[in-house]
Amino acid sequence: MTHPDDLSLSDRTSDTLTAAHLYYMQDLTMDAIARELHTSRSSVSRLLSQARASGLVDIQIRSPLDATSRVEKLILDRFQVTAHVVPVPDHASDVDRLERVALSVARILGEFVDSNMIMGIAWGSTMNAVSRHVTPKRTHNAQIVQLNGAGNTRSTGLDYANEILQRFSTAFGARLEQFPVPTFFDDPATRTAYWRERGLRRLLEMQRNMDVALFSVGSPFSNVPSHVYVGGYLDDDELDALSDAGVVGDVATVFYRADGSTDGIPLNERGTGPELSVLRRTPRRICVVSGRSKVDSLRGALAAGLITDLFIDESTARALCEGP
Amino acid sequence: MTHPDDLSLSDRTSDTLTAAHLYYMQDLTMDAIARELHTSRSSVSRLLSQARASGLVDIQIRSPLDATSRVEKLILDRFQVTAHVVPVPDHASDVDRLERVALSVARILGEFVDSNMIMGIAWGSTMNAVSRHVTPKRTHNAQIVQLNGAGNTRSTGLDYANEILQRFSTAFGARLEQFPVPTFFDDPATRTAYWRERGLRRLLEMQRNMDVALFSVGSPFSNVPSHVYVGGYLDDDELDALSDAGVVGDVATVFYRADGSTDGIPLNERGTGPELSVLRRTPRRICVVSGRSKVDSLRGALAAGLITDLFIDESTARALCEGP
DNA sequence: AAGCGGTTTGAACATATGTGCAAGGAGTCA
DNA sequence: TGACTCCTTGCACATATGTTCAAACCGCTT
Repeated sequence: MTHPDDLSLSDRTSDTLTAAHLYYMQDLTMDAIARELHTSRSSVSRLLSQARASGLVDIQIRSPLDATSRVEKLILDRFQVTAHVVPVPDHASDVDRLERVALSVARILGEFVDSNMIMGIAWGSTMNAVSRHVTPKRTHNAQIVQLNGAGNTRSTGLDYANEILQRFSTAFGARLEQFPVPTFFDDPATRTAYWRERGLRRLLEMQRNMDVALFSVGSPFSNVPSHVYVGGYLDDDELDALSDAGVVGDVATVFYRADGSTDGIPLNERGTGPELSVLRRTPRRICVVSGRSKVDSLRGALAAGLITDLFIDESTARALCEGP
Repeated sequence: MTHPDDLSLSDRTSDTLTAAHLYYMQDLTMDAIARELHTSRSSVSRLLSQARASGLVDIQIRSPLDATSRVEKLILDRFQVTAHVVPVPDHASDVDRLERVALSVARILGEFVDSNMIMGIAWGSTMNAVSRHVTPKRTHNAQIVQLNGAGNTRSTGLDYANEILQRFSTAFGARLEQFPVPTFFDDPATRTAYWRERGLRRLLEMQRNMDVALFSVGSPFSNVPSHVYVGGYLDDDELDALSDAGVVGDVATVFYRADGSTDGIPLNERGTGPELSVLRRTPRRICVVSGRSKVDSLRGALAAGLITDLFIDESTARALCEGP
């Protein structure tokens, strides 16, 4: 009595789709769906998981505009930045905090991504966490470009950064433009020379044309320093130099002071991150921050005008507002 | 140790929002959410239900374009209409069928509605079912206009139609323009006269400027006749006249033949539904159909070019395609 | 303050959903 | 063909979620 397949297609994807319809649009129980699909309840449960994980089912939360939290309004007023405050209980550990903010961002990121876009992405603990959860969204002709080099003296960084970017790339079906250089050159001249290479010029050109940039802020002199400060990318002398120059943080390994200035910070001459002016011309600049220890660095980034959209955990957001 | 409310707003709506975030964006269990919100698990369950019912949480299913079902493609090819086939098992009753299609439409309707729109809506069993499930979406300055009068000789129809339209109106926060006339006038001249009234002209003008029309098709001579054919709106003579004229169905009580023509059908001179030309100039014309008995009527509506988007249950869709 | 509808709450129960695991099936290779 | 791996399936159990119901609460009135 079942129907020929010429009219009802019956492969895996289509079952997933049907299950999603029945579950989310018609409120059937998994049990009922199992019967309609001639399979077991467990399988339906798995189909639905897959439907969610693969972005086939898209769950959004639309806060009525009049219900944006007070903190979000405050941040908009003071910094002209759209804040997305992620609720995290105050007693949560920094690891929890990061994980939960990352998960939220991963779920919503699709909103910012579309076909034909160029997306610049940095790397680090935060981007890593986001990448591990990002929900796929099918796009055409999208392009991801790595914002800064990832090699270090122990040369383990390449894989790390690459895995991260790769995850985004497959999630969005975007081409990936890697940046196969060390994070910092030893000699500024090498960088100058290298930047003249055709391949590199193409990449830098791409960065100048980004539609979206995704990054976190690094915070060097806190009790929880960021990946780049402990991963063997910088030696003690270099750290001292940063400290002397009054650096409070970095975005994609470009360092800045509390007031957002970058002039006369020697390490920037050798770094591979995008000039802040390049970042600033990007229409959408999404920054993900979690943990109070990043507040000072975040302030610097805000002062530098690097951010248009800020994802931040609740208590860090509060700390940001309560500050001087 | 809790925080003052000056930064974390704490009323009901905000709890709902937070719960939704924690559940849908951060994958916490309701139990964990209950702890963060200092309430019981049951309450969280209720908060989340409300979040879904109130459209705060928006669940969409995005079929990859290459996975549209064969039937949907077929319908697009043959009728130039975007079909949304609702999976319903073949053995389902007509009531089930209707209910499930209606639920699906109700969930997705928000997609078609936006601020500043004028929405024309018909009434009948199908619209009733949809209205009872429609998920709210906040809009500004939207306007709903009733497509056809609802009074009948027993004069019970007014309330019926009104309830339906009212539900849509509150769900979208739209102003409601009712159509306080009988479904059919006894004398065409009365209609002509009435249509010249200022209030009516405003309403008819609104219909001419609709952005979206939402309706089903009526099917008079099937074993499951539509509301208007059994609700006391038409007497036997009138039904005979329709039959004689070769009528196969109606949209908003405007009758048509199998080829989509309407000329020389006397009842149309006295009816209050919009001329089909008015319907046809509406950019988006959403038709909801369930049950095989509506196939012939649906064919007529398609022939008349009344539909741009068709929501239809699976086996009716198949019947539509298999036809002559 | 006591009394009264109407609403909200959480504990207890009833269902529904997620997952480890062993069995079965499909593909590959010798 | 048989031995092997890898993947999928459904059962049984562990969790998570939905719902009922009596108690607590709230806003009014007397």
